[in-house]
Amino acid sequence: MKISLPETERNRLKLALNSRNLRPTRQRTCVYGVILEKRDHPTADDIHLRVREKLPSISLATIYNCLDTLVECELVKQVHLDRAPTRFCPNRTPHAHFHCRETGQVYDVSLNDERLSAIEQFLPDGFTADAIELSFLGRGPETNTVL
Amino acid sequence: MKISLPETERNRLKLALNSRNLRPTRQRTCVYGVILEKRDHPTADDIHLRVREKLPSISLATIYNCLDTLVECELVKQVHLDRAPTRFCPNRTPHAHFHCRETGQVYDVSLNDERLSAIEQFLPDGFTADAIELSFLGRGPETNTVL
DNA sequence: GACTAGATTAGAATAATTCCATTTATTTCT
DNA sequence: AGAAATAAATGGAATTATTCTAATCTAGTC
Repeated sequence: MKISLPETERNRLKLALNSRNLRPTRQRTCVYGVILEKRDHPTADDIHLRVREKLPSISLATIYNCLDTLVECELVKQVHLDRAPTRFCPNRTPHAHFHCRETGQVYDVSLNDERLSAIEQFLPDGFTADAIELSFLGRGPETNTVL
Repeated sequence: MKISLPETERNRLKLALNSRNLRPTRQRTCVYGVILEKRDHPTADDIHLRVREKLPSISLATIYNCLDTLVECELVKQVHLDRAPTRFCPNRTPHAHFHCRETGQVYDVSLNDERLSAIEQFLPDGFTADAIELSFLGRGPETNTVL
């Protein structure tokens, strides 16, 4: 069975896992592949459906396990919006999320170093952050209809 | 039965509700009071427990209803951290949240206008945000033990 | 090729949130 | 004030997300 995952990505995965003494199993590889394929913000359930086309017997518990591993390896990010199921995102570069009220679409908003360090400076002395989650709720460009 | 809620706050609630044609019911008042009393970041369940001391028969569904109303009225904010139950926060001033990995504590990080508009400028043209959620994950000042 | 720690599995369990049909409370109208 | 109309609360069931568990499997090692 083919689990399409380009060499570069496969290597990135392998390295990240190895450095943590974790194994590049079929399931992990496949979950990672599926997330990279379609660059949206799927839920664990969405991912389960997609992965099952390739590994029909994979369980949702494994999807959660794999995702947790990928998050630990910093290959995937979690996105928490509203009271909705967690979404996952393969964009490893620092970025924020924009959630459109109208369409439900989630967009990435890129954050360069300058922006990141600006945000970090909001923290009072004594606090050190190793993760920043920034999200916007509003209306995206698609909703700008002429009134 | 006494539902302690200072005049100012009671008025704020009344005004906010009236302007939306909603009613200041006992339940809404009490939920709001309880959230203001202890300025932490309780879950719906926490709030349910606290409110029940005053209105013993109130149901969790009503707690959710009241909270949704308060959020709509912008008297309360929702906080979404990890894959954890939504927390609610009575701090109406713009602020971010810091979540300590060690203690689980949630701290408010204040955001003045300058900071807010700096963040808003991250958005590309065509996007307009009416809500911003920013949260940090890391270690708070309490965890700075001598090594 | 056997060993061993680490992963996966299915399904059950738990927990958060929503839904629904009924009852209760509040406002409005007379 | 009382009746009708509307809004909100209620309890419990339903749904959904996530975690747990115990048994089975597998990758990497010797």
